[in-house]
Amino acid sequence: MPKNHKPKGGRPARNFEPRYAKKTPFHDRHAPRPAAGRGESSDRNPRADSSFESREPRSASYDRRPGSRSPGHRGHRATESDAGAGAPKRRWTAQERAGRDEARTIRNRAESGRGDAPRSRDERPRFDRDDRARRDDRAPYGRDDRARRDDRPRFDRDDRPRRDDRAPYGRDDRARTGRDERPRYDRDDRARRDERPRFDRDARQGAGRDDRRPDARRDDRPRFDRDDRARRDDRPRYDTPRYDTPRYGRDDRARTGRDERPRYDRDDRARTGRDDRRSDDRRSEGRRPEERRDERPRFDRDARQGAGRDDRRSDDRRSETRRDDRPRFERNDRPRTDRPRTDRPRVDRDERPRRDDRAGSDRFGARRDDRTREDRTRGRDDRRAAQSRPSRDDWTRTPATKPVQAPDVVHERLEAQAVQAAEVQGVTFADLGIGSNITEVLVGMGAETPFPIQAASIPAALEGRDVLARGRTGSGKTIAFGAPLVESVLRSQAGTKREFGRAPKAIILAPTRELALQIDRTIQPIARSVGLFTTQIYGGVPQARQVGALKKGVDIVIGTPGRIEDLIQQGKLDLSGARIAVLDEADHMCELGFVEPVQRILRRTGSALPAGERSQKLLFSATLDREVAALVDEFLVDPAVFEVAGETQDSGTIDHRVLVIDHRDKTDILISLVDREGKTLVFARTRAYAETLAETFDDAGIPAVSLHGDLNQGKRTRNLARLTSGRVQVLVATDVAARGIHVDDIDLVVQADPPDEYKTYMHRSGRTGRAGREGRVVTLITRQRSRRMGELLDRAEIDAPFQEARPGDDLIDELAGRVTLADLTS
DNA sequence: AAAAAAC
Repeated sequence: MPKNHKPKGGRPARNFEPRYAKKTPFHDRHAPRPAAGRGESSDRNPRADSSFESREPRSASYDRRPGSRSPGHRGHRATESDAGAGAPKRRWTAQERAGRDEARTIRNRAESGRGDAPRSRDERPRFDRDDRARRDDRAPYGRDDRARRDDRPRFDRDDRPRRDDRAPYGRDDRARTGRDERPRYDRDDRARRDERPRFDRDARQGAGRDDRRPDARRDDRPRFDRDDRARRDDRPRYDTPRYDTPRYGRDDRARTGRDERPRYDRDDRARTGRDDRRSDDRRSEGRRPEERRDERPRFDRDARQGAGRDDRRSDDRRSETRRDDRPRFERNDRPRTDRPRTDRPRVDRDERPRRDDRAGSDRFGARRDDRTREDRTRGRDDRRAAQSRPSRDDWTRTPATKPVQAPDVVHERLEAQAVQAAEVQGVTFADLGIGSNITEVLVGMGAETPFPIQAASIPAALEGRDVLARGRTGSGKTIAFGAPLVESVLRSQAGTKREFGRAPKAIILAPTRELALQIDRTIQPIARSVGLFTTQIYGGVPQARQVGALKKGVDIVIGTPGRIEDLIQQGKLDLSGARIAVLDEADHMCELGFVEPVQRILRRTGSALPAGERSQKLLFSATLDREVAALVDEFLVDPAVFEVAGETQDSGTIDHRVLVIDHRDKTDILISLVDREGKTLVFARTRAYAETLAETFDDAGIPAVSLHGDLNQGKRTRNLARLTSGRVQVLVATDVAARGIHVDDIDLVVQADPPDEYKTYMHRSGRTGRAGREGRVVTLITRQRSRRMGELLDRAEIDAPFQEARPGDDLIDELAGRVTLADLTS
């Protein structure tokens, strides 16, 4: 401690003792009175304390500064005189203080045992980080600003102007902030980028990728020649540069790591985590492809096939892998026309019998076109019966088509009531029973009149009935359950005062954190308009704030199962008084591994309601089918079941296409598909591939970010926000983004890997064409996948042409929207 | 088989 700053006479020294002088509460045990402690002073002046107490270690001298006496100053520290009832303190209620205390308790517990001076310093970054992450989550509506604004005046000051300035895209701010705060990271990143070539750039610029320097490249890389030779033998066309170029870039990356500096690659990968600014920065640097190429002569195709991850586990393994795979790869490569891929047993087993089936048939045509849809449907039903695999048909159909009866209890109970779109003409939310405050908010959100699914489910939900509702993706399901939920909670609380620490009255479960956030973003303003509070409870972020909010009292909880169950078990979340439970994407929540936690949570909800009452359940999904039986049987009583007549996924505004491609062309084609104007969402099957693809696009000069479970929550949120805000046009995601995620103007969805399930197809494709907009879905498959893909589309009741494509084909330009048909014909 | 979901 700076001795020269010690207080001179007069005032009791303890008031000026630097905070870190007290190591633990134990050191306080002989203190005349506890008021000297750090926590105590905060109690007297919460504004000065705040979550940013981490900045306090500026010590006693700081506290004594004149400026610190001003309540508005961030360093303000109360004196005894304003411990009473200063103006700023009016905002602090017992509730608020308790919430803050809870958070502080947690923090302090974590700190105890550490030294004091270092403690405070350690604290700062950590807290900052938490804060930032949270801000990411709820930019648009300043959600929960109750807690934030009160707890952290300092932060608020910084944050507020920015939020005001750019309300809709506040989230990006955060990204930028984060970046500014961490220059080092940037530097690391840049360094690494230097080491990586940017070959794909060429490809991109050319659009046709015809501009390459084939000679130079081939000469440089003996290994590559081998591949090249093989290819040339088969298809002379491949000699053309455009194929080489993009692939080069991609493989280059993998190859480098494996052959030359394997370990570095590993680190590199982890560290980068695909950082955000990589692409911009990288592109802004000078490119010296040749030099880079020299550095990394080897070309390892396996890297690409191996889905990235396994390749770099260890050196041993790597070399093994390579030895095994190389010959195999050649085999693969060459016979691309006829030869069975004996080296891929897994695929073979699935595909061979099917290929036999359609021997002699046209590559794509016969499979789909030789039969009528009825024929196909019948075959499908038989197959399904055999496999007892659920399908959309099992649930209901529009009344026009009598559903094929399956011996399924659930099926009968789920007979749906089809809402005719025409029936809801002229109906308003007020007609449906929604109060004026909520209605106004809805209008403000652009929902002036209810969509059919909303018109159907709102009255039933307000009656207190259990509801099952199926509405096409983008048909307004969130409001369909959100508005009546808020209205119901409001009614149930009519006349009662909001109590501190009240238990939630409603719970909304979602399968992913992003979806939970998005739902809250919709519901929160609705709830706030009638004085109700929401909070999100999901994993991947610190619990403290969530717990703090619950302590204060929340009316509606929105979250994901894991953290919710966690907090229930910790006794920090009490759903026993919840009157309503909503499951969004209910069928997904019933899948293996998901359903058990959901069941446990639902068993807890409403368990303490007065005798005779039970909690109401609302289940929503675009693909609601009998998969929800596990929940319906246990939790729902006489549910009202709705769907919208004639509303299949295919009846929407989406243009579905299937591109049959050769596997080796995949990356080239993907690059040229995403190299376009407009937002593009690319789905990959695995996290590793999603990551790889995003890097590939980036390296090709197309800024792209990824979204998958290997990213931390901050990055996930940030990357999604980048697409939303338009700072990036391409997002590569796993199926974490398949359901529910709403980004206004995605006009192209590319499925780099075809989905395995028809439901997944429907949800993925539902990311575009939202609320009546136009959109296109392009699915890439290999030839041997066509049959399975056709079956999948049949199940989804989607008609999509299958078209062969090779890099550089006009078709790809057309699908990317770079040219129109008119351009081609003129 | 993968993805998601808690620490």
